[in-house]
Amino acid sequence: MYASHLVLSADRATLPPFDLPSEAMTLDCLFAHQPMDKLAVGEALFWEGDMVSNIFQMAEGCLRLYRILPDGRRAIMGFVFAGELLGLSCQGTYRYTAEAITPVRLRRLSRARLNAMGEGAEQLRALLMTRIFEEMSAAQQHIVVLGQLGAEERVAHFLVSATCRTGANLKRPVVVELPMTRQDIADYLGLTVETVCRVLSKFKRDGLIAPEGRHMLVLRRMSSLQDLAGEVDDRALSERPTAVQRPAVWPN
Amino acid sequence: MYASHLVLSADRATLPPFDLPSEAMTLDCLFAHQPMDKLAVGEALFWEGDMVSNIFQMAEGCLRLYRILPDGRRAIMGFVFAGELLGLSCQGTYRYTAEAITPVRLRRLSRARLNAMGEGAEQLRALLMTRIFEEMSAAQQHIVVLGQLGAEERVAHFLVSATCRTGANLKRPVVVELPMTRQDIADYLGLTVETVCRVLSKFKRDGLIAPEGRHMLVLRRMSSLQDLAGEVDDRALSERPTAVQRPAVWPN
DNA sequence: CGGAAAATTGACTTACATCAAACTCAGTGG
DNA sequence: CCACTGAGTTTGATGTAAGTCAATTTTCCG
Repeated sequence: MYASHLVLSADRATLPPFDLPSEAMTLDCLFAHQPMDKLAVGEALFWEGDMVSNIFQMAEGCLRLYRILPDGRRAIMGFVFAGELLGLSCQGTYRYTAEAITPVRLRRLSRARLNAMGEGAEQLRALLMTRIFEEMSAAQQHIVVLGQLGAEERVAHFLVSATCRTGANLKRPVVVELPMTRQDIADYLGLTVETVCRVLSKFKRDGLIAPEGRHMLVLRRMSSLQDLAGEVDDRALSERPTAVQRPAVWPN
Repeated sequence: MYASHLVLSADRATLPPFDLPSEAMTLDCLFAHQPMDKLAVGEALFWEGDMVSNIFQMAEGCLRLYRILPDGRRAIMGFVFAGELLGLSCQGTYRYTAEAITPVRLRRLSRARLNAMGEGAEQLRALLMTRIFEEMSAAQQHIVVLGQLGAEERVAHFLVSATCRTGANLKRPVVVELPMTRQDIADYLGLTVETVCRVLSKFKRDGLIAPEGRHMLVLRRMSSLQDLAGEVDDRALSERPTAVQRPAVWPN
């Protein structure tokens, strides 16, 4: 069960050899005995304005995080994939609604409980802080994408970063699953559906990607996409080695 | 010296009566005996990629935080004004360069020292976490602004939020100081200088603002600007009550 | 005062949005 | 099994907000 884990740890020569295993254990143990909740497609985990009282670990599925503006526009602030945490970097009330894109299974841990555990556990605290800083870093990256990049660059960036996060990036050819709709992608990238489609069509014509049904596509020329995207936050590549976490979450 | 402090504390009936005074003390005491550094205009406090080893409290002046993209575009991720903290939500290396827009005076506290102090001090820790969550919240707000708002809405949002942060918002008419250049504003809002100028000119024509030299302007119709801006994050209005902090930082 | 950087304004271009019309496809029910 | 349905997607024609290029004007500062 931990074979791939050990192999990966050995690969990552840059990390202190003892940290990764113990930290991964810590975080998983935290959630291991928590109740497993399920969400149907379209169901909300919480709404913008709800009091923050839990943090969540996604076991399976995909969530969208969004805010509706007074005039009805929808801003998607992010997506949450299997293996990731949610609700860490909020205090008071949630600043977005979290809604299931696919059927979701996740574990819930009350903040009160987390704080109680954190009191003495410096190591756990450090681990959670790291996650918070990663979220911050991702938000800042998103700011650069929205503020500075053109439509093609944005879509390319989205594809590359989604690929990295879902951890399917070791296979050739690289396949990425995009459970969200084109509208979701558009609202995430500050574009319209039509523009997202046109860009994807162009990428297809240019041989950068090959669609495999609506929600799956093959990245034929990852490097070209990366060039377009500009430097995807390197942290995204090193963070959350899913091969380490996933087996612990789904030991099936 | 603490007269305004006490008055304001009494005003804020929503907060637990004992927290604010003691927390304000805590944060100020933290920096009170730290060395005071100075930066000349254009001088960098740190560069993107530098190791994170300090956090800073701005005593006076204004910083811009930016990243340069491979092709030379500059993305300004934010500004730091007097009374605010910097470097809290980073780990490892800074993800942006911090550069003085005006002459700056600030206090520096090493992370090592901070961590040492934080070990037992739950209250201090909570205070810092709140600042981190506020930064996160501001980043998310910025994401919405860049992804969803048009040029006029962006500029309006910028003016309102700058006004709230610099705390000049109690006076009528409302005066706001904008020490940064138009180019800075443009790079922050994902627009061009020309567009920023045009929007400001339009606001002037429409009587929403009245320029008072390059770096100062009067907001004649705050409410119209707020309508344009959409809901400015309410947190921004309640955060960092400068009247509370400033007297402690500059007791002159 | 003189010179340079910043700001403003105008003319023109363009990337993306909007509007509109097919097309695809997963689900449903006969 | 297949036709029907409706949401999601794709493509095309056209509009427009913002970018680009270029020429002044203003402001700052030695």
